[in-house]
Amino acid sequence: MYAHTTSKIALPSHLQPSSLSAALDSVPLQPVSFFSAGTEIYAQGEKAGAFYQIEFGAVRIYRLLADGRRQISAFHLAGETFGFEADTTHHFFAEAINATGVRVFRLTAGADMSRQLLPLALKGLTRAQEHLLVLGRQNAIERVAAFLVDMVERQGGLRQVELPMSRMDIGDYLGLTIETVSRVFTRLKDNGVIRLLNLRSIEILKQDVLQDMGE
Amino acid sequence: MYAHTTSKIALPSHLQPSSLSAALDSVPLQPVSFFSAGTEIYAQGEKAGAFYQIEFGAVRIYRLLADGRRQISAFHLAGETFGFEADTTHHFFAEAINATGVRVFRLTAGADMSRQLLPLALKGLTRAQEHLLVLGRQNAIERVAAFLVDMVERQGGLRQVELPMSRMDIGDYLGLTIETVSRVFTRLKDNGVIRLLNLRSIEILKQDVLQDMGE
DNA sequence: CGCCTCGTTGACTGAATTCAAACCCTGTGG
DNA sequence: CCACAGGGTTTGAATTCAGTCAACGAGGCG
Repeated sequence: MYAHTTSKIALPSHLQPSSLSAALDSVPLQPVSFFSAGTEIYAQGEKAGAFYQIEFGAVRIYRLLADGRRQISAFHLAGETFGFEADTTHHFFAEAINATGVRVFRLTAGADMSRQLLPLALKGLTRAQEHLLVLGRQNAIERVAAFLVDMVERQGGLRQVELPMSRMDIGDYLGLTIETVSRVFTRLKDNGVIRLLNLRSIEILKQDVLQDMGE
Repeated sequence: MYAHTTSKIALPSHLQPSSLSAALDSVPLQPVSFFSAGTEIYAQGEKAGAFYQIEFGAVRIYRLLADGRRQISAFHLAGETFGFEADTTHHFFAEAINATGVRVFRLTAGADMSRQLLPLALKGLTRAQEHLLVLGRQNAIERVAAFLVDMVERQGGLRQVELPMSRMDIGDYLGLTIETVSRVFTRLKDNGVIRLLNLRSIEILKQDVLQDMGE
């Protein structure tokens, strides 16, 4: 696994440490580890004991069934934090989607981080529960719309959105096949809701329509 | 809303405060509030600021879409804790499924409960993320099997399982219709995997088969 | 006893998957 | 500079699993 270390990097304004991450301001700054595209950050069953803040890049958190079916439970973008566990072992896999830099905060035996971690855990819990509604009760168009709206919001509400992940990743996040994801993108394009600039970046033409679709 | 107060009640052994709840041992014991079947404990949008431990009964946590579609994100049984929020407002609804007694722990401005709440939040996060796999990637039989296995485990691994909730609730938890839930129960019955003692209690005849189905 | 809700069963429909083929970026090497 | 891979993506046709609509059955409560 490719991973080495460097110093702090400047981030665009909307990627600056958020109110959530601000909770970690009191913690001594850690060096940055690099992960190239597709490399594992941790695996299910591995011993846990750290959490991770993304400096740049994107990460997918997922689980597998025995026959290879995969469910991505979350994407994490620059500025976000992930990796804390209820147990002493990881219950999920974490992989870099693209070249990614993460700050690793090791949990030392003595120090109590619960005050910093609780708001992050609660935010994650709310997000997961909201995603349950999407997977349990929304159809393909609504799922993709909800995903795009979420990506827009997390990238500062700009018209143009970068999708760091493949169609396969999007499908495995939304509980759909790549074909269905592709067909929905085409449908949104034909209806003038979005415009595909290239495979990984789209322009939102009708934000309101998208918003309504994703509820 | 029907809710009044009484003193502590004895619980069967497998419903005794678990290791999780044990974290609350240091907190002064609160009186018990009663909620009759179908009554609201809190609503989405309401001001949060407490958490709840179930003495007896069962609770559903859910969200609604504008057109009435409902997704139950979690069931909580006796001994379990719920209701903490990332925000100062509730993002979900909580309702008593049956006659239910809950101990309400109000979060006071000064006291810091993060040490007690973090493990509960992390456990909830793991459960929610595992449920995402069920909703995103498993078919109807697998979903019901996973649900039954979960209920068995939470009721101490006994052969006989009580289902405090209706088929509608199960459907809204598993992202299925009541008809599909009913058909799957019938299929499991016909295959000799379970036996329906009555509508709300089933006997597990082939635990291993069920386990494999739910992955 | 009879109502009324909840659950089951059946026939049909439809949205998403599966299987298969074509297309198109993006990087590589001639 | 252009041809050529090769992966990822799109499109099409056929299939299937769960949903919908509708009728029937069973259990619980007044």
